[in-house]
Amino acid sequence: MGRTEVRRNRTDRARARILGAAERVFATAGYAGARMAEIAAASGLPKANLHYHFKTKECLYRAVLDDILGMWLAATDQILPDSDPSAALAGYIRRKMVYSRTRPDASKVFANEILHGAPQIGGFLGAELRALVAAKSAVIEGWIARGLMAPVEPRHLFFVLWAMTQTYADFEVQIRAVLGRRRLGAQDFQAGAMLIERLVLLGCGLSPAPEQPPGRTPPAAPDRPGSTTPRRASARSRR
Amino acid sequence: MGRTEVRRNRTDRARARILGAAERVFATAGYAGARMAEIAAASGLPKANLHYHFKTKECLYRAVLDDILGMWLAATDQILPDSDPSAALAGYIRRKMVYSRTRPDASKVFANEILHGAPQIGGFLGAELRALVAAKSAVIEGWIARGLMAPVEPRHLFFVLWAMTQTYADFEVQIRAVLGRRRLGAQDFQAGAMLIERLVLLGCGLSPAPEQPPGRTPPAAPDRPGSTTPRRASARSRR
DNA sequence: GAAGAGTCTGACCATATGGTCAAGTTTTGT
DNA sequence: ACAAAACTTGACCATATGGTCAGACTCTTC
Repeated sequence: MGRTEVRRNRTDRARARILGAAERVFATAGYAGARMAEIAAASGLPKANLHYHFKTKECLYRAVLDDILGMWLAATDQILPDSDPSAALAGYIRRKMVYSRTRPDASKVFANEILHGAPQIGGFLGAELRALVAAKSAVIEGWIARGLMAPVEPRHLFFVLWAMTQTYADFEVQIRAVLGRRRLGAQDFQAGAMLIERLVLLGCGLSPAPEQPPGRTPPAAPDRPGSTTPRRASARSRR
Repeated sequence: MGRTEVRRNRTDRARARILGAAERVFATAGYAGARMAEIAAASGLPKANLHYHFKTKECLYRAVLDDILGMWLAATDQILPDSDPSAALAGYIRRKMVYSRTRPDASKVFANEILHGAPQIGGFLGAELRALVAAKSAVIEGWIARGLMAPVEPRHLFFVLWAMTQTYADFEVQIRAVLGRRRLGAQDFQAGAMLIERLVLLGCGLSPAPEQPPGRTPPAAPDRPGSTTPRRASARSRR
């Protein structure tokens, strides 16, 4: 081991620290709104240090994005020709919901990037993502051809799946406001996931999903409306 | 007529020009990324003029947002206790899709605002929107109680409806990239709308939608573009 | 233990950007 | 017709922000 190992660890630790802070700041402020000074503060390092590890703000931003894209692609793993459509789709939905719950900042950074025309990852969208969707769409068309599910346009199915699951991360503030929650809880994601599963499976002519991890949740108990404190709702302005 | 009329027209024309340009710029750059100089250029007016009509960048931004919120609220008009659930939901979806196609910039500005924590319209979300959703949710719960549709959590139904329809405006770049289109066409929105209708109606235990305007269109081609002019909701702010 | 590469940091710039202002031009009121 | 109000505009600031740099500190190697 020795030198390289240790040195890489030191550098890597710093870089990870920075990337984490950057993801948080980019998520809440967007690329243009994020300040290097704020990222520096959030990571507990002096600003000049950021510029040592990442030449420019744009480089740092790209690094954050690259960290995110992998997960994006991985989520479709279970969509394979021999999978059971019902289980595969339900699994995909659950995975996406877990992702929205555990990595909301990543989702937001991604959303922000696309919302503003994907200036950085336009290439990724047109190449890797497009290819992935083409492949997975072929799988779904195979299922349809074999009569395993109703005919739906697979690509649009992905669009609305992404939209529904990611909205729980990206538009979290709106959902919180409407539900009157201080924070979204497991129950909220649970309720969302159940509805999405229902819409997708029934919409695809499938039966309501074979529970795959040994029966964890009772099929009822969505969530009670405005049970929690009536939220104060004045517009804070900051910007 | 005379004085007031003419004066208001001059000012209003300038303000409308500015608001239009601002919506475009805010949509593609976000609040922080938008430059007053760019908005000025896009509206064909000198920068100082913007500051005459809207004191600050934030005021201008709020004015753009206010212009948008009205439409948001109006879209649920047809969801009434005595409506046919199937027609009402299908109509809502179509209206939202038309909105995504005809006013994508408005949708993007709204999305951006929420994505970044709704610093300006947090109040709107917690008050007007929350109340509206509560009311419309009650309507849906009424339908459910009367056995007109399957039991689904109405609030989450709205969340995913918004997500699915607005994704065609907000994430347009991604959809274009995956579909390999230079621009999204009527066909694409058509395909999306059909899928969303299918998922929602079947998911709610409803039959695939009674066409509502008297047999105007063969079962394909439901959408008509800007049916009524999307009215400018007033509420100019200046401050 | 000294050389040297790698890592860290405070102090310092250049510039871009939101905002101002005073002097013009048009429109309105009488 | 003429003054006052409403509107327009080029030139001008103050400041915030991304980025730089020279020197300090730390670790590895011989």
